[in-house]
Order: sequence, then C-alpha cells, then structure tokens
Amino acid sequence: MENNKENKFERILNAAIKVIGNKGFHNAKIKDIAVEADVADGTIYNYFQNKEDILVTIFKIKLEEYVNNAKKEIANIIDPKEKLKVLIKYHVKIMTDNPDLAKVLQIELRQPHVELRVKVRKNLRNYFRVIEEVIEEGKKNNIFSPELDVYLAREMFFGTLDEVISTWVFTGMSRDLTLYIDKIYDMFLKAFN
Amino acid sequence: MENNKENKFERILNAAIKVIGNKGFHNAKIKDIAVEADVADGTIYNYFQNKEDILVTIFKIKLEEYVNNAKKEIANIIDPKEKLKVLIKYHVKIMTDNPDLAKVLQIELRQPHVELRVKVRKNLRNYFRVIEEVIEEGKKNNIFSPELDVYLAREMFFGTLDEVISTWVFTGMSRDLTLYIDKIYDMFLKAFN
Amino acid sequence: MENNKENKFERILNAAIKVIGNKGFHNAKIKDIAVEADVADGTIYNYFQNKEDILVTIFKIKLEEYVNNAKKEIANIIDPKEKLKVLIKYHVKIMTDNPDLAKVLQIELRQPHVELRVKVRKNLRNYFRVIEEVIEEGKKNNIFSPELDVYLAREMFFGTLDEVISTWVFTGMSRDLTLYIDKIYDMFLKAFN
Amino acid sequence: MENNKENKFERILNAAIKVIGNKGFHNAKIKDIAVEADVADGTIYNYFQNKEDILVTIFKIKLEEYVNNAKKEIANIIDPKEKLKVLIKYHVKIMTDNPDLAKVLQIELRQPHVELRVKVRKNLRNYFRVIEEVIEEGKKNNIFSPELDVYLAREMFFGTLDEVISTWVFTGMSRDLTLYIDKIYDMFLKAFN
DNA sequence: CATGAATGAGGATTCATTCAT
DNA sequence: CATGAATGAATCCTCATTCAT
Repeated sequence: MENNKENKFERILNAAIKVIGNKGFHNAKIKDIAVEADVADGTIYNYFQNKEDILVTIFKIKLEEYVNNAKKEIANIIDPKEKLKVLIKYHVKIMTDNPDLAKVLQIELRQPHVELRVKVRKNLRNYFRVIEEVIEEGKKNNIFSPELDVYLAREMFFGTLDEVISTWVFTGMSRDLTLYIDKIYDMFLKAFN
Repeated sequence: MENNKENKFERILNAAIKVIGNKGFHNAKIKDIAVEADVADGTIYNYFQNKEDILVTIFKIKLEEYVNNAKKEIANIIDPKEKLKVLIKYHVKIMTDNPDLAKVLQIELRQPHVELRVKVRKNLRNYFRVIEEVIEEGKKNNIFSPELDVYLAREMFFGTLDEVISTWVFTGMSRDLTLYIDKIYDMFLKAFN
Repeated sequence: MENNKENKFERILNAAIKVIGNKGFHNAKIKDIAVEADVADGTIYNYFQNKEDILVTIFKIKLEEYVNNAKKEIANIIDPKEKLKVLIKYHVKIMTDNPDLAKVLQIELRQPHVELRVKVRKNLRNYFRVIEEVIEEGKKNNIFSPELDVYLAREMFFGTLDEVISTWVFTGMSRDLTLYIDKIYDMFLKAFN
Repeated sequence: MENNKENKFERILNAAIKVIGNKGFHNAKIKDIAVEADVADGTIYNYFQNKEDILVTIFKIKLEEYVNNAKKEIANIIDPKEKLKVLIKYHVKIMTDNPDLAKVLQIELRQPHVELRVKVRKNLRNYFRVIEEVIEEGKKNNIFSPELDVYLAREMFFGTLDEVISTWVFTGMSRDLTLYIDKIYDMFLKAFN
C-alpha cells in the first residue's frame, strides 16, 4: 500500500519528466502525463497541487538526489583535481543516462516566470556550492591558482558542461560524451591554474 | 516623433523583445505586445505570420545584426587573442546593453518545440562559426595548443559567457560584468593553451 | 461520548445542514460534509443515495419533525388566534435556534432544478396545510373575515415570516426576533379581519 | 456599430436571464447562454468579467430599471394608498411579464455565497426604500397606523408579494395573478391600519 | 460497515487568429 | 494598411461517486 502510493508518485513524476522533457512544460498536457503514468487525470492532483508543482517537484527531488549522490561520489577522494574529474564524469553520466531529465533541467531552468524560477533555482544552488567547495579546496592546496575567482570558475565549470549537454541534447543525443571528459578536464585544469 | 517615425515593424519587434524577455514566449500575449507597440492586435499579423514567427524573426534579425557587428569589431585585429578579448567584450556589452534581448536569447534558445528550436538555433550557428574561426586561427598561429578541440573550446567560450550572463540576468542585473572580462579572458587563454 | 453515540446518520445529516447552510448546496462539497461529520467520504454513501438525497432528506426529516411539533404545540389550544400566535412563535423559535437549518430551508427552497424542487417543496405542503387549517377554522368561527382568501392569507403568513427570517439570516442574525412577534401577530390579525 | 455593441450586450444579458431563470445559476452553462444569445462562448467575456459578473449585472441593471420605473409609476400619485396599489400592480406585472427574470430574482436572491449576496442585495435595497417611503408617508398622513412598524410592514409587503410570485413561478405560472391584486391590497390596508 | 485513493466527465476561461469595416 | 470585436478550440482542474481493502 505504502509502496503502491510511493509507486504512483514516482510513476507520475517520471512520466512528467518524460513528457515535459520531450514537449516542454507548456506543451505538456496533464492528460499526456496521466496517460504516460497510466493513471487518471485527477489522480495527478492527489499527488501534486497543480501543474507547476510537478515541475518544481522534479527539480526539488531530482536535484536533491543529484547533489547527494555527487557528494557521495567525491566523499572519499582527497585530491581536489580528482574530485573535479569525478564531478564532470558524474554530471555527464547522469545527464546522458537520463536524457529526458537532462532536457527538463536544460529547458525549464530558464523559465522567466519569476516565482517559478526562484523555486527552481534554489535547488540548483546546492550543486553550485559543491562545485565551489572543491574549487576552494584546490585553491587552499595550491593546486589551483590563488588568484582564481571561485565564482567565475564555477560559472565556467557549470556553463561549459551545461552547454555541452545542451548541444548534445539538441542535436539528437547521438555523440558519446564520455569521450570528451578528459579533454574538458584538461581545459578546466589549465584554466584554473 | 522620432518614435512615431520608427516603422511599425521595428516597433513591434522591439515590443516583442521587451514582453517576451520579461514574460517568456508562452506567457507573452499578442495583446501585450500590441499594447507595448501601441498598435492593434491585428496589425501584428500584417508584419508577422504568427506568434512563432515573431520569435524566429527576433533571432534572425538580432543575431544577424550581432554576428555582422561582431565580425566588424574583429575585422581589423590581427592577434587571435585580441580578437577573443573583443568578442568577450562585445558579447558582454550587447547583452548588458539589451537585457530584454539577453533574456529572450537566454530563455528561448532552449525551446523544447523541435521545429521552432531548429529555426532558432540555425541563426546561432553563424556566431559559433565566428568563434570557431578565431580559435582555429589561434591554433594555426601556435597561440593556442595544437591539440585544442575547437568544438569544445567554443562550447566553453559560449557556455561560460552564456552562464555568466544568465546568472547576471536572473539575479537582477545589478553587478557590473565588465569587471569580469579580464578574468574570463585570462581563464580562456589558459584553457586554450 | 454523547456525540460519538449519536448515530452516523444524524451526524452526517447535521453536518450537511451546517455546511449546506453556510455554503449553499452547490458549493458544499461532499468532502466538507464528511470532514464536518468526521467520517470518510465514502461513508456518506452508505447512508444517502447521493448528494441530492442529502438535501431532500434534510427537508423530509426536518420539516416532518417541524410539522409534527407545530401540530403538538397547537393541539390543546382552542382559539384560532392563539394558535396563529403560537405558530408564529414556534416558526421564529425554530429558525433562530437553528440558523443553519434556517439557511438551508431559506436558500434551497428555491431550487431551480425542477425535479429536486418538487421533492423539496412537497414536504413544505404539510406545513402550509397546518397554517391553512388554522385560518379556515378562524373563518368558520367568525374570528377572521368570511371573505378572507385562505390561500392568500397563508401566503402572507408564510411569506412575511420567511422574509423576516431571511433578512435576519442575511444580516448577521444579530437582532432579537422575538421582539417582533407581537407586532407581526397584530398585523396578521388585522389583515385577516 | 455603437448600436450593435449595445445590442450584443443586451442579447447576452437577456439570454442569461432566460437560461439562468430556467436552469439556475449553477446549472446554466456559459455555452447555453452563448447559444441562446447566438454568440461564441468567448464573446461573452468581451462583455462580462466572468460568469458571476453576468448574474450581478442582471441584478444591477434590471433592478435599477425596475426601481426607476416604479418611482415613475407613483410619481404623480398623491394618495399613499393608491401608491401602494400601483406598486403591487407593478410588481406583479413586471414579474408575470418577465417570468424568466422573476425566476432569476426569486432563486438567486438567496445565494449563500457571501460576496455575491452582498452585491445582489445592495441593488434590492433601493426597492425597499421606495416601499418604505410610501409607508412612511401613509403614517404621516394618518392613513396608516402611527404605531405601524415601517420595517415590518415592508417585510410583509415584499415577503407576501415575493411568496405569491414564487408560488406562481414554481407551480407553472398558470394562474392569473392580477385577480389577486385587489385582495392583497385590501389585506395590506387592513394590516397597516 | 468504514475507508479514502482513484476515477474521468464536465466546464469556465484564455488567447491566437480572422476579417468586416 | 489599421483596427479590435468575434471566434471557438483547447486545457487545467474540480469533485461526486465507486470500490478494493
């Protein structure tokens, strides 16, 4: 029972990721999501307040999950450079493993709707913090330049990966992005030095 | 007067940039644009095929303008490094001078609607080509590493700037971005080396 | 305890009177009534056929009760005038003691839904009959004018009381209506003479 | 043009009176009103803010009209008794001439929805004032008892007529109500004496 | 009998687009 | 060309009712 309910929540959430990822928020109809989740339209409203709440929840749940796992991935690593590489790998892996989620994050991150963006962006900040902490650490250990601007470095880190994923998503997701990881890593290392 | 002489096409286009920039494409109503342009709803359809065409035209006209001017800016410069710096400056200048346009480009670049996105991205490619040519040139002149992946370098260039602008736009456009130009430039130089 | 022993049928019925009285039939949700009665939504359907049936039952049960008690009140009175006064008193007392019920009767008596109204009005006729019998009796005893139109007299009796209660209900139920009883009684006596 | 617009507003208003009168506010669908008025659904929203606004406007326009005409009817009459009779006649005439409007007034006057009722009741007060002024005048001229409670007299006047109309409406509108006018008038005269 | 999650039909409202003036 | 009233398709959400547990 508990399980079943959990199940339905996740089913709707994943259906929403798929549908919103493919059609975009505004073109994703509640009916589409309901059909994809194999529930009635009304059932969605037993789990979400309204359509917007679905989007916000996707960001909340999925980014939380992402950040927690990213933290775990680098937890036992000492070298900040190695941490950076793992973060790149993880970013690319998650996005290429979940292209629909990638699309939702790519696309709907840029909502102009103020309230919505605030809610959505809030969840992203935790990820930014993880990146910045690694960069800070690298600075302290003299691995990165003491003059490196942490904020800009993080923008470069996220911006570059985001753009690479974005291009990948918007060109049919055919390329194998793992091939670029080492090159991206090298560029970051040099840039941060 | 000056304002009245400005032809209607431009008035509508600029009104659309303002409204779409602030509300996003889907929340921008034709009526909003008409009011902003001080024309009747129907008049818009004498200049544009439909709502989508307005967005496509913004990208077409404004990116064309942008690319042409960017080309001019670097036309008389010989040093690829200097060209890179000018491109950064120009990118930042245009976006901070036209925040509404910046928002439209930022936001609607990630159109989920496939056909629309294809039309919109098409115009961006010319800008990408300009960047890539500068990088290529730098490689040839041994200013950038011969092993530099041009595609990735361009992704880093555009992705980083895009992210910096995006953060600026979405945090209230208060910061003075020109202060970052030199730092960003230095990071690119190192990364491309 | 006392409250818990009160059987569910009555709990639901009274909850319905409260909720429908405050929100009106169409704005009263089954869930509201269920919450007020402290039962599950589905439980209501073990005691009532459907939402409409609740309203019909309120009229049936409460008006039956009302008419029976009204009859008892005047059973041992001989003077038709005195009976009239008691009926006025009783009408005012019941309605002011049960403002939620008063609201339901006031409001839903005017159901536009034909079938529903027929069912609802049917129960009112017994009350009309009681009033008319007292007036008839008064005519026979030469206490009221032999030319008095019984139907109109009853309309005046009920219409006036209904309007007085209605105004009272819709102006916040602050006034003390018992102060008006004698005056209303006097006006009826004169009108019926 | 002006005329045409005026026309459409009235067409929708009258269609709404007809449909709401027959089905009640909650069962009257916007589509029903649109079909009856021979306009598109959306057109209604060019003239009214929303569904509720239609109802409120009916009360506002029609009661204003009613009160103005009622005032005119009694403007040249000196005898308060005669004024009372004319008011009765006029009330009955308007309601029997416009049974759909009568139903709307009868039925929707008792909405429990607080905000709605406030708006609706506000328009009724002007009619109450007219009645009360006539009764006041009758008291001053010693035609009605100096002890007559004006408020109660007005409640009786309106309540009785309202109930008579209500019964007429709810029993198929077959009876000829003009036959009752003299009798009602006589009862009021006696009651107010 | 009691529960409350699931259902899905139904409807008010929005808004891009048209076209008569 | 300009207008803006009219259109009507499209969709989010509500809520009475059911039924498996």
